[in-house]
Amino acid sequence: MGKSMMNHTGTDCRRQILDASLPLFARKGYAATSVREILDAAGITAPTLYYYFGNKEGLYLNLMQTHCAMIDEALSAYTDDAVGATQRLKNLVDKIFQLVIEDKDFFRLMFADYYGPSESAPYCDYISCHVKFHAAIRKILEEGMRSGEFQPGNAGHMTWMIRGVVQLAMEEQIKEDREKIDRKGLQSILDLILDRLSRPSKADATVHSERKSFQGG
Amino acid sequence: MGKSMMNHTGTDCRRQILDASLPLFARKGYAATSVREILDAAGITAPTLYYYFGNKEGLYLNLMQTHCAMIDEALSAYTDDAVGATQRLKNLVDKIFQLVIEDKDFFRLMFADYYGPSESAPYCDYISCHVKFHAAIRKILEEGMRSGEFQPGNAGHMTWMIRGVVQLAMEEQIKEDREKIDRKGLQSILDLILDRLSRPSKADATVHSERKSFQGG
DNA sequence: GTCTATAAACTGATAGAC
DNA sequence: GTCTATCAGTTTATAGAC
Repeated sequence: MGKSMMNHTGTDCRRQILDASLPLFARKGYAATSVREILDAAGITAPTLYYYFGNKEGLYLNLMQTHCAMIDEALSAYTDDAVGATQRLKNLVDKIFQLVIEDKDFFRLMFADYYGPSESAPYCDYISCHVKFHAAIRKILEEGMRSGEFQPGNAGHMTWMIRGVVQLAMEEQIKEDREKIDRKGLQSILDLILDRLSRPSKADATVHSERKSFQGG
Repeated sequence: MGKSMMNHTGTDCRRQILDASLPLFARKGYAATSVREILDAAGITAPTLYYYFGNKEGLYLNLMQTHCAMIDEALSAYTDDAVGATQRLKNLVDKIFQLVIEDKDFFRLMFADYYGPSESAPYCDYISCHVKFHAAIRKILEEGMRSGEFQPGNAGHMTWMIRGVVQLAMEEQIKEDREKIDRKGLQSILDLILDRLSRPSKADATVHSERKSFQGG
């Protein structure tokens, strides 16, 4: 009694498990999410899960690696033929920010795994994701310097600066409750940075208009 | 047999529990750290822990709130009579960065609680910490603009920019393995930002020297 | 205050039928 | 492939002696 319907679709139990487990993991974390909760949410029984994934750890790794590969691929496939480095950088940041919004649960878990207690979840390698993003930013910055669009300077440090504000925006976006920085907010902040990074003479076509002409102190 | 010595000091079992639990929580997270592990590490038995803290959640909250109050107080007590806004901002960031280094375990847990899965650990309110830091940065930026040391602009956005890079530096510092941004690195990046934020004529006394005189494109 | 001993519930996981 | 039934180990927590 109680359990009235069991799963007999026969085709995509696997998907159901993956789809049901992600939001649970994202809300309670790996350790606090029990196998039974996943089973109930997916509407299947234990042996099915163990048949497909071996154990809880296997499920988690499979889940995270799949999403990680998706992001990885989206970033690799991303090309942009915008004219200026400024615009290309803005487009890239917007792209990754949208990926985050579309896959919040995964990114919350990824950041938790990456920056949180190391032994709270099975080890999963997210380095390729991070490196790809970091390198893409840096590449555009260097191109912009070479072309004279940006002031020359330490591209490595500038990359960390950009990544810092983007990371903070992503983390604030990922939180359930209030959202402190939305897409528009990040764009504004990025405009501010790029405005200060650009050579005055090449003030780009966008409308940020806040730059005051330099006047002696 | 096996357990040869039990605790009979009679005075500071409480401290032992707190001191033993923090690194465990920081390494394995709240959910994956069992009460028994804490007991073994502290060299005491279960009833002692429950006597002082009621339950596991009570221990965690007590631990985190104590450290949170420490940071809170350190930030409130912090004053700086440096002359320029640039220097005051650098000092403030350096101060908080040192607090992080000195209490890595707490900050790793705080960030995990704040940005990670919401139900993976008992709820603890860290907002005062965040707000204090955010407001302190903003205050200095506004003072710098008023005095003409910084270019005028959106102080709110600039605050997020600064906080972004500082947050990223803290998170990278907190990770166990490789450290990507150390104290010197953060200082360099901050110099870069402040250099671009300052009015050209007031180029400050530090040695960053990377600014090129503005030349037409 | 701190211990010994133990309980009740839950955990991840498996054997074996169909 | 998916189920029923069940296990052995671990978990948080407490009763009661000293």
